[in-house]
Amino acid sequence: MWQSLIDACVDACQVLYNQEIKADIVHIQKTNAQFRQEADLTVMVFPLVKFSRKAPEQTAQDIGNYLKNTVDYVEDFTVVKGFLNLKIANSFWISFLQHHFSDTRFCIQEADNSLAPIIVEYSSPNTNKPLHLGHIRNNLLGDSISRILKANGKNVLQVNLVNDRGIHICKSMLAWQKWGNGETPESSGLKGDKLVGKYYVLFDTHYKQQIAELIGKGIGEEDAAKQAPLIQEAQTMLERWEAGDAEVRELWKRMNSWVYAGFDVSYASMGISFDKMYYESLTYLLGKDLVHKGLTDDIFYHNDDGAVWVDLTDEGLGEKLLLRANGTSVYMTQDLGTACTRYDEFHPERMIYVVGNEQNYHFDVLKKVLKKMHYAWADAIRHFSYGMVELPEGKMKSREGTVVDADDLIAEVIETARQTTMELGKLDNFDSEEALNLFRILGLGGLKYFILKVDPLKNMMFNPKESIDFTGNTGPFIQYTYARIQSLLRKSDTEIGALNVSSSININEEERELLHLCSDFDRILHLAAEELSPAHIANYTFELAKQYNQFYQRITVLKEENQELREFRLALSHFTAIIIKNGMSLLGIEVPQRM
RNA sequence: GGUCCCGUAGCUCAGUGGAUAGAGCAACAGCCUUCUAAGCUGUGGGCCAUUGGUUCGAAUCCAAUCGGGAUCACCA
Repeated sequence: MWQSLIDACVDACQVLYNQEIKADIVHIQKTNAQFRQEADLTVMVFPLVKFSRKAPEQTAQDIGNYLKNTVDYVEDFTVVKGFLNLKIANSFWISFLQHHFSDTRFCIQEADNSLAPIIVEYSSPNTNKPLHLGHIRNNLLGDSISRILKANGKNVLQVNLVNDRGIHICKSMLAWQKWGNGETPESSGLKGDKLVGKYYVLFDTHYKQQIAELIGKGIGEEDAAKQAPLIQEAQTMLERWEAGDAEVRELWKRMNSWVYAGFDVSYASMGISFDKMYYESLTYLLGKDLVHKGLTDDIFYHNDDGAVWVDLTDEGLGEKLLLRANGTSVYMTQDLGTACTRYDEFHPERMIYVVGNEQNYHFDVLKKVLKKMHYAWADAIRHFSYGMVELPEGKMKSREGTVVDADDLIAEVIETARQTTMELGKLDNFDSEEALNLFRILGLGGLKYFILKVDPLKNMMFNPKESIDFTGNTGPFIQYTYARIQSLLRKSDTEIGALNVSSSININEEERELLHLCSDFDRILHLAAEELSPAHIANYTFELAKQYNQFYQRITVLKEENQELREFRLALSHFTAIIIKNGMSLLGIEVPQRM
């Protein structure tokens, strides 16, 4: 509708003023609330004044008349200053509802898997500690943008690059060797990732003690950190790992397998999954050849000690190490390698990396280096840079125990959902399995919505108390609206397919507003994909639910005696429910039939 | 110090070139013998960090300043 109106305005300028104008100077927006009773859409005439060579009011009158006479769904118009307010005909809204109300996939496209894929990498956990709140934001964003892109017809490949090797992993391994007494998840009843995380913390505790002792002996802080026996042992262990030492590799495999079992549980509880897993232990050597090639092509250079560097001072990024003097890889080496490998394997349209904004510099460098190496596809790399999650007490620090554990948080929101539901006495006729499922749906819905409704780019404040609030702008509010509609439909005792939407209905303000919002879903879905922002979907879905509740509160559906009106309102309710369900699904949130 | 991001109601956040800047929470006042009150209605609450510029029009674009954060590792 918007596009055809824009075209009509372009035509109007041609016919009325004999002026050729570009479509993008025609600006149309939803009419402001204060004029809402008389209009639906507003055309901004200021940009057109220089073509009409008339006053804004006169221009608006001209174009208004033209639109009213030539566009069948423009019923009437009013002019307020330079704003041309258009009233959309009843028949348009009714026809819109007639065409779509039973379409359970309204605006949702099927993913076209013949297209070049969009690779979305997210999660990327370390295998030395459990997932925390920061990972939750990462996972939810990665999962949701994947869903949004698919709903826009894209072929999406969801991948996870697990950071399963390195000094941090050796720290847990070493601590377990020293103080673990053979403890296993089975023997201790601890979840695998929690068990390994415990030893990571234990390492750090002992390590700090050693540093303190060394400093007490008059050694400088920096030297103490390097000389502490524990860190040196860990370094040795890493070298043995890289050399393929059987004993170290065996321990590494064993402890990682515990972590993976733990992660599987966490991912499953969040409803997160991947099409393909990458492991750093298998990819960290990639990229060395690339660096050597860049060296022979004179794009990179050797330092005095033999390390390889790239000079990006022209790009304002300084100099960056690509390969250590001893020939081992650094983070950048590996990322160059995996990017290249992925490109060769999939020839993707885009490679999206869901990684926190603390790595902006890294990804700037990655792209610049690939460009320097003349890989045209460097532009296909998008760093989806999201903001940090902060707590009311300040930043999360794993070593200070101020992290919010992912499993604990999920358990907590589900428990809160249980308590709230019980207090409200909402569990009539629920069997225990159905009740547990409801608590899960509500708790997770609250958590996911709370995180996804915020613009990904921005840092967000995570207040545990607010995240489990179930009123207002929350997931459960939207879920409640859905359940309410389902209840209405159940009680109506009519088949959706049998509903007949009459063309002769006179729709009221609430219905018009609701239909207008429904028609906007298409635009929001495209916008969310373009900007990779689940927040647009979240905010839209909330608006829609809120509008439905107004409608519900003011207008009777089942008790409406006029059958045409009753069927119209049922169809509208059903249609709204479809969009709510699909919108929530794009956020990875389920909706309950009852609550 | 260089680079990048952010600054909107007491709090958490929308709005990114259009009309008198919105929502939720919190506070206060109403609405359930009536389709689910996890809801709805109303009241109060703002120098859109500051200053200048561009524009018919700026919270939105540009510049500077002030606050907050990130980053600038032979860590990943």
